[in-house]
Amino acid sequence: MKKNSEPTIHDIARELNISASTVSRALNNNPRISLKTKEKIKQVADDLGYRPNTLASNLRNKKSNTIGIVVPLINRHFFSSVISGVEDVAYKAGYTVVISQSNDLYDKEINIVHSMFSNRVDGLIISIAMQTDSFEHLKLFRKKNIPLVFFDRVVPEIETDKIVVDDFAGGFKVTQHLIDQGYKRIGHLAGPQNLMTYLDRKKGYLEALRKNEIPYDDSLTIVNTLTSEEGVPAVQQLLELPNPPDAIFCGNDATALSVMIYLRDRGIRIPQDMGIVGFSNEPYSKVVSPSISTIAQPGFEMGQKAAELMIRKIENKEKTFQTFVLPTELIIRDSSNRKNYQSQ
Amino acid sequence: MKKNSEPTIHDIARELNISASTVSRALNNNPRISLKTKEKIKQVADDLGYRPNTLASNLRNKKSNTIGIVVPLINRHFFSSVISGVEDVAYKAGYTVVISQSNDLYDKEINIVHSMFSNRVDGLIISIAMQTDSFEHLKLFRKKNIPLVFFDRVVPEIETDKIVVDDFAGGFKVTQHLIDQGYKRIGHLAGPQNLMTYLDRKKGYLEALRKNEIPYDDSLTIVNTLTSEEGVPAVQQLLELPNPPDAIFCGNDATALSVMIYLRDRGIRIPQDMGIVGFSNEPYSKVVSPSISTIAQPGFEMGQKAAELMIRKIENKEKTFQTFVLPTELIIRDSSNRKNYQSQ
DNA sequence: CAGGCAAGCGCAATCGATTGCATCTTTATT
DNA sequence: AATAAAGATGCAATCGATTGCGCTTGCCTG
Repeated sequence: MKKNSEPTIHDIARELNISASTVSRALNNNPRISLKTKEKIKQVADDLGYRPNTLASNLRNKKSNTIGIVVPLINRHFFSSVISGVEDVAYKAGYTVVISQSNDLYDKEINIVHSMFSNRVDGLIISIAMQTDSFEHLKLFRKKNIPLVFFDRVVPEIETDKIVVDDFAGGFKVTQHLIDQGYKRIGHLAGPQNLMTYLDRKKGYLEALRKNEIPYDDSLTIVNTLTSEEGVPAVQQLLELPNPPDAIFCGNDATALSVMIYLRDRGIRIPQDMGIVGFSNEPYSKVVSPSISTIAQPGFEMGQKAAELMIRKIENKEKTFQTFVLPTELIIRDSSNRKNYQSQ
Repeated sequence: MKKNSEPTIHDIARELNISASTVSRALNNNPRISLKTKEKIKQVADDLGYRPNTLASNLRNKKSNTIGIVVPLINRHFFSSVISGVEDVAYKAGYTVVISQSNDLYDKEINIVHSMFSNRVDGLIISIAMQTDSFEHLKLFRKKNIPLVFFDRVVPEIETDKIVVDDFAGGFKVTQHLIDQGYKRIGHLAGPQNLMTYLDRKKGYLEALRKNEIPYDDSLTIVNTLTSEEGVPAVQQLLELPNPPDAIFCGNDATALSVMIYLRDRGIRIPQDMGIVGFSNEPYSKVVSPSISTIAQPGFEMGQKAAELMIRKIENKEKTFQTFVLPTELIIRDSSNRKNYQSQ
């Protein structure tokens, strides 16, 4: 046996004076090989500490048994939950998951996607970067007919499987809730409007206003990238308005939190003076004080669903494209619960 | 050209009436090929939409350019931060990261590790499962001389690279802090003692007691797996003691939080009646109220460091094994800040 | 006892990229 | 002009597993 080299089926074959084909078949439980031979082969394989070389097998089979997943940032609760869900399902089905983060950068996303292609992933699950506004790198997958599943941040113009939450309904519910609580002037900190998620949240917000016959005031909507840092100048801008809002629908929980902290420091009481709602139900939103009303997005389940869809596509059990809209849940907590507060 | 099949170097070669070797060399910028030919080849490669098949290349080169990472649970801030750090460094160095979660299960960990081996990862970065108490599957990597880096939850008996935080110092600092705050009877909710991290935290706790000449009372230490669910019965048990503690060093923030919530519901004031400290500096620990005093663990940096070490090993720039002990930082917040509270 | 047939297994090509060695062109040198 | 010395490219084996096709062997049947 060669030094420093893993045993292969040929080593096993040599040991038993049989052919590598037979070894391969035996290890794959092919019925053409007799039970007796199979047992001998498996014995020798064990003795040698043989482990199949997946690379070789993948090359020959033109299948990598690998699913790629690209998220803006791994280290974000929602995304890591999705990844966890994908991994959960993929693992059970015998797939390996390779991950990458785009850091919300368009160029990095392109590199990653190409690299995933070169690695011949069997399919790609992706939530696009904030920056991304051109989609040739993704159309590549469609052209080559490699399964592509979008989640959360999807691309409308590409026809493929999609898993989203009902952002429109979420935006609507959360706004309606503020209205029900008696807030009159509701501001909105929105995310980049090239992303459907943020666009739909805003649409839901607008629809709720319309339905309640509240005129829309454009100065009450501020668009930024919804980082904690950007929350402060945004809320400052709102407070400086001649007619400032008495409630703010924040596009995500990070912004909601930074806004809350700023308001608290300014002596503005929440929810009495100002109602705040977030979006995404980050773990901390439940435990900060006041706790943040928000919209729950089932990340883990989205991941599971995405992986299930993906695997059905890879294994050719499903041809048509589907869009799953997972329901959102309004979670009413203290930051917007003015009525409850007043009655206590 | 065959249908439904990716272009290969052979397709490019045929197009130009040259050999595949030349194409391969040209695309790898081998100086043996003339500039003129290289340009023609790159042109055709572009035209055909050629993307190298990494699988084939990896097989031939016996190198997968892939780093495996195994964590107990992806969906946990500390671990996802580490992954993010690993990905960050790995990506820049041209490596792909494949991830898996053990769910803290021994059997799943074994499967994953074997599967990573079969996938011929160039190296494995792992934080072992809570359940894991036998290490043959990991020794396999050492035997085959495949770089192995432990982080956080390491295995002392395996000689390899390790990245840990100074859990002992962390446990010490946090306990000393409680003592400085005037707490007299300090309890400890400890994690599984087969894991060095939790063992060291407890050792630090013991050392702080000893140094301050506080006798150790074994009934004040409870060992469990530190989930939020287990926090409640544990603290109940402590409260039922004839001489209950006036402060609790919780082995992680999740337990600290659930303990705090339970105490609050029981009308026990924090930090006046009971001091609480956690461990890990989960994002929420800063924003809950009272905010939780804790020990910061630099997850992202650990991931970066682990990946750097790993890549140096893979690329053979480093032979000796190193253990990096990253410093921990005591973050004093409200949950234990009795003095500050009293003076206000 | 020849022909048929199934069971059990091996040959050799294949997947796509890489590389040591060989071969063929130029170009330079004396 | 002859020949050495670069310079440019090709041949064929290799990485390890898989698989279509074909070859043996043994047993059964008429």
